[in-house]
Amino acid sequence: MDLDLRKLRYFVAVAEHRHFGRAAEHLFIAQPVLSRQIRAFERELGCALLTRTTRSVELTAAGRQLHEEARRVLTTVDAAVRRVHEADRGVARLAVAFAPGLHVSEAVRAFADAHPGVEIDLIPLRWYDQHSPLHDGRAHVGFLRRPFDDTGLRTIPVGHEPRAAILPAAHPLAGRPSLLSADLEGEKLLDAQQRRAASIEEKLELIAAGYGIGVGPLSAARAYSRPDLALVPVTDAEPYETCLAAPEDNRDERVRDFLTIATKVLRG
Amino acid sequence: MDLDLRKLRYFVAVAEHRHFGRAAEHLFIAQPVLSRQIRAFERELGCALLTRTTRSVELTAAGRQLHEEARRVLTTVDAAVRRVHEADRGVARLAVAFAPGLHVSEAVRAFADAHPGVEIDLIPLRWYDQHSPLHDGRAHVGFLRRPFDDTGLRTIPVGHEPRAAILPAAHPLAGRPSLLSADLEGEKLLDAQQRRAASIEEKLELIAAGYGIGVGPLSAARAYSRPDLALVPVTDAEPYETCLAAPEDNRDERVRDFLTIATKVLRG
DNA sequence: CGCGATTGATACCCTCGGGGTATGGACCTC
DNA sequence: GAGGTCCATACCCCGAGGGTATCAATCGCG
Repeated sequence: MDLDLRKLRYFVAVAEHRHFGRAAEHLFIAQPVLSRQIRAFERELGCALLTRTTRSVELTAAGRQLHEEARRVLTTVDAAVRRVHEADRGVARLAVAFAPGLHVSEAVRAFADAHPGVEIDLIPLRWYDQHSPLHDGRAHVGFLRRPFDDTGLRTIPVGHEPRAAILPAAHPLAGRPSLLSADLEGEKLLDAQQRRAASIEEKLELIAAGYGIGVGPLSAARAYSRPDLALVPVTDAEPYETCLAAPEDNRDERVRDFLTIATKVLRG
Repeated sequence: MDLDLRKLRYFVAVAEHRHFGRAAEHLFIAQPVLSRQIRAFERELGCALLTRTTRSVELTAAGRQLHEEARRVLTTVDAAVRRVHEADRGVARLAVAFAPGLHVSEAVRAFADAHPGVEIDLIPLRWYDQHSPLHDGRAHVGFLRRPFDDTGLRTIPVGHEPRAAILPAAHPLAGRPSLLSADLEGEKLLDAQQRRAASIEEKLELIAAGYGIGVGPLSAARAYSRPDLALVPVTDAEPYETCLAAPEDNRDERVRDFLTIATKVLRG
């Protein structure tokens, strides 16, 4: 059931040489061993990867896919090992996630100045996936916009952001500098939460095509803006609250320091 | 040298149970085997992962890092295997990369309508990393903005995009609806290519802080826009050329069809 | 303080899988 | 059809992974 990385490297060699003999030579093993390992690999995966004749070796569809995946897998693994060694040598690391449209660079820079030894990973979040990277450990700390699932998270509110209507450029209200909620009465609102599978791009397409209008945080909407859409702030709508978040059981010094520094920077 | 995924899963079990006996039970192996495997793993990696006493098991810094990396590695591997199986069952896949600010959703939707069985992966590109995903196979096709390294790529020009000056909001030219190159005489230009390591966010910080101005494609600059920056089109500057690109040796039907459909959509 | 319980480490054995060499069998070239 | 090329098969060996039995260290408790 477990993918074997050695066999994966073997497969990559064969896929790239399209020749068992030369691939084996390149891997410093004997050719029959390679043949056997590749067969075993195909058996483990449950599908054929290569079509072999005595005169040629070609990739099947699954083989081509695996060849592409291999690159991703092997670079991921190598990066993982490298980061573990760094951690062992004392290099600290902090993964900061941020929602689209929110800017963390100033806070990150302030933190980096105070902690020159800490490597920062910036993780841009998607519209509908604000909480999972914090919950599953991909990020140590996040800069998010409510609402999101904050169970198990410690959150620190740092600001507010106005709502904006997202309209087709040809919409009668598109030219207005600002709107009131009442102006949007009777408009068809495409609910952001309606279909989580749908991408934000798709929703914007629908708006541009005239199927309805959207409402969202101004900065985030601007990050995805396009010439055929207009953004108009809705002045009397409840603003979005932005906040810093981290797992609440986290007593990591880096995280604590980042939260205090970022809170100062983002509120100031 | 090769990370062993079996040992990695073993390690994850111990890291999460903080207990060899229960972890072993959970893995359906005997406890002494687990102890030995973890020791071997530490020896292979060349660093300690756990601090054990007879009464407790704790993670070292390297161990905590590996625990985080493990999630990434294992999900990457599982996704890879799943996609290979899909490919084997005949599910085709097309990875479409696009530069920041360029919109592919319309073309992707047109292609998806014509090829309902093809799964589309959208790969957003970074400012300074436009070519590598096409060259290393992470993407089958790309929607890019010149200049980029097109060696080995077949490219199809599909449009042009005006240059825009990126100015601090307080800059005297910030209020103008458009500019001529001559207006920017004497301004300090922060060259986009100067430091590839520097993130675009950092460059925008520098501009906002008044260290100089930038010039970039209008749509891309807008995608990163912020309240303290102004974007003003430079009307007489050479526009950026946008084009579709794919490895030139690629005779894949999906890629060919995507290129023809996308060319039609993007030019129309 | 001494005894049992708990828990990770060690010792020792067995099996299986990855590595090797020798060789077969298919297919192309001439 | 003879020879060369190339992948597959047959067979052997050794080391790594798995198991059981047991030790050693620590904690709890009377």
